[in-house]
Amino acid sequence: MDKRQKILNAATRLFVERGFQNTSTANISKEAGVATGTLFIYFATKDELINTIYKEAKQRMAESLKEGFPQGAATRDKLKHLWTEVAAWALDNSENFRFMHMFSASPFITNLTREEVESTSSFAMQSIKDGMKNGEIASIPIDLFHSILDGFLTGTVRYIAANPSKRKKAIEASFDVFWNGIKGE
Amino acid sequence: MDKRQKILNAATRLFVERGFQNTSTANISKEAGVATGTLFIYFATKDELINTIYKEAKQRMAESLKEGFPQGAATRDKLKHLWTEVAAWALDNSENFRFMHMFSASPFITNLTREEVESTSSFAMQSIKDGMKNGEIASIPIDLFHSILDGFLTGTVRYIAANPSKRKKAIEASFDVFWNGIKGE
Amino acid sequence: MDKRQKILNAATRLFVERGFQNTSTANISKEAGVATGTLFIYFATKDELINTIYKEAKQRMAESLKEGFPQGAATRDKLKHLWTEVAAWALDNSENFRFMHMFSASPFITNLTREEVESTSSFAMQSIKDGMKNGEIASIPIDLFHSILDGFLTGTVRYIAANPSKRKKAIEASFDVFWNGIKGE
Amino acid sequence: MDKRQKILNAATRLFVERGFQNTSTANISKEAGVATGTLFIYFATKDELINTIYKEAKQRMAESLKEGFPQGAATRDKLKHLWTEVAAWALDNSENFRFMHMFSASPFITNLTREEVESTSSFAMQSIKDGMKNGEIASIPIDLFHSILDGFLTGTVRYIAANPSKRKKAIEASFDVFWNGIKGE
DNA sequence: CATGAATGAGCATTCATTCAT
DNA sequence: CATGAATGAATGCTCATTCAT
Repeated sequence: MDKRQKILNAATRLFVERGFQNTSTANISKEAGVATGTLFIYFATKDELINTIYKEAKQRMAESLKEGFPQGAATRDKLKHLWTEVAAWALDNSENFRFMHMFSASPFITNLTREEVESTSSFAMQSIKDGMKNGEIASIPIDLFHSILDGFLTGTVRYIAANPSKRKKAIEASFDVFWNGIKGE
Repeated sequence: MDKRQKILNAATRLFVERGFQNTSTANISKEAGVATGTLFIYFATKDELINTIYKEAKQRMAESLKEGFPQGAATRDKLKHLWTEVAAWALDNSENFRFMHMFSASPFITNLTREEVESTSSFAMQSIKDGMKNGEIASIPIDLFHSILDGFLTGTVRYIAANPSKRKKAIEASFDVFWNGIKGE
Repeated sequence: MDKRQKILNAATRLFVERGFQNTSTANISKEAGVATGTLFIYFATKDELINTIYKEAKQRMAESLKEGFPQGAATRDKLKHLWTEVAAWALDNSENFRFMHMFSASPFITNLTREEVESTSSFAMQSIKDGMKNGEIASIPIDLFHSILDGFLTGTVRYIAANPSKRKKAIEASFDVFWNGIKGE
Repeated sequence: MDKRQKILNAATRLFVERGFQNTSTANISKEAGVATGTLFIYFATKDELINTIYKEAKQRMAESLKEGFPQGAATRDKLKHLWTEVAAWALDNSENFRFMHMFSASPFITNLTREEVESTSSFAMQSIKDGMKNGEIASIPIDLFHSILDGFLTGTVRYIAANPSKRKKAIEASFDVFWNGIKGE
């Protein structure tokens, strides 16, 4: 693996384990097996490193959502697909997911990052808008919908992380709650 | 106001504004209008200060939830009460609420804190268990319920914070989604 | 006991146990059972406290040497008396003795202190000078004699502190070595 | 000269001049002409720095004692050699010697240090034991002997430091006192 | 005299970042 | 590109000392 990737991986691991402030760039370099100076060849600052991890994780997640997305299907099926995929991705990439959570709550997130990222999930948002238009789901402000969805998924994944054996059931159960709430009359 | 409280307020303000790591104890003391050493009379370490802010905020919120809680009412009304109160509290104490969010996602939270805090919302959890028993709401693992509720509320409040004018509407709308999802057959 | 004395005692105990730099005035006040400010009523600064402990200890030691000093006796008997008394005092006041040792090696000792103290043991020095004059002991520079004596006693006491059961024997043995070395032809 | 050595030298100088507690690591770095952080590359803590100075000084002294040590000679000659060498070393390295004195009386000395160091002077101790066995010197507890010797030398060196012009004479005089005391019947 | 909360200069140590090799 | 010794500003925390009560 190239050094850039080694640094990214080591940094993610350590940030999640010890938090941003308790992980020094020296820690990361050591964990990655490179010299302290090398980190700064690939990332101008520690902040840039952190933002990069976030952006790339979000991107990889978005890509995995797109795969097999049932474009023509009913809104319920589309949402179910997204639901399942997000949960799967979060559980299979728990370090990355936890990192994203930490990051969202931190003041690191720059406006630039926010914008770059939001576009990646636009295709999902489009499905929702379509569903609202044709009455398949209830009409509520799209931003509120987004926030609720985000909170919902985070809650579900956090639950599964603590109770891994109930993965399948929990995904179904929470989707049902979600769908019952969201669906049109 | 006493110095302890001044420090607590200044710290909350700065942490929310700049994050934990970008707020030095010297910054806090200055903002609070006390000497650098004074902070350490009331809080042994920076960590203890952070944990204290969290505990006290959570406590105040729990207290405001209890006021006017409709003990004998239907589960829906109880939940509606909680929903409205949490949202109100979060919006009227947005700094505290944002702090709690930051804190939950950080590695600062110690086990002690976690335990001390969890007991404060037990009365709400009891209502939910009761509702499940008598069929008013669907039966899903209580922990999952908790996680979903948490995510839901966070999402709602975050939305309202960004769109203050839609406060009333958003609270109603998100509760409807929640209730439709959660209610028994 | 009055507060001044309580502070002096507590300070001696803590200094010996933890060193000067690891003993704060707050530690001392607490150990003495007085308020932090009280210490500064009796001693203007920490340094003054330290110097006072030294002076008073040295004085008490000198007084105990004077008691029963055989003024008219042969130099050997005078020295033996001093020898025995110093050892006894050091062992019965080991905290004070250890303090004096620490103090001598530190940069705390001010010229003032040094002078005030040196006069206290002048009567012993006089005996030695007399002994040299009349040939009872060998003629070597008085300051060198003083230094040797000091080192000698310190060594003896340190040995006895580590081997308390051999107290009597050690005092005899070391005096013999000393006297054999020192005596005139 | 390498930076480690520069730091060691500067620290020794300042510690002797101003004491441990009145010498900050910043003082040392400045005196050594390096950045404040550099000190901590070579020494993890201030304590470690202090212990290192002691160990290395003691080692260098032991080495200089070994040079030209008259293995086969009479005990008196061996002791005279040690005596002369210690005095010479102490006077030529007065800063180091004074440091060792300060250090011995401080609570800095860790057990580790003590052990590591004691082995360095074992060859001298062996000579003494041998001398006692064959009656060349009086039979007294070896530890007491050690303590006396230590105190004796310290006293002598301190005297010479204060009276440099009398160096030769003082060494002879104090050794005579010592030898007359110590020698067998 | 006695108290102890408050002060703020000072300290040991850390760490993001640089740069000569 | 890669290294890692070196940098020095910044930080959390301590503590001798003061002073209003």
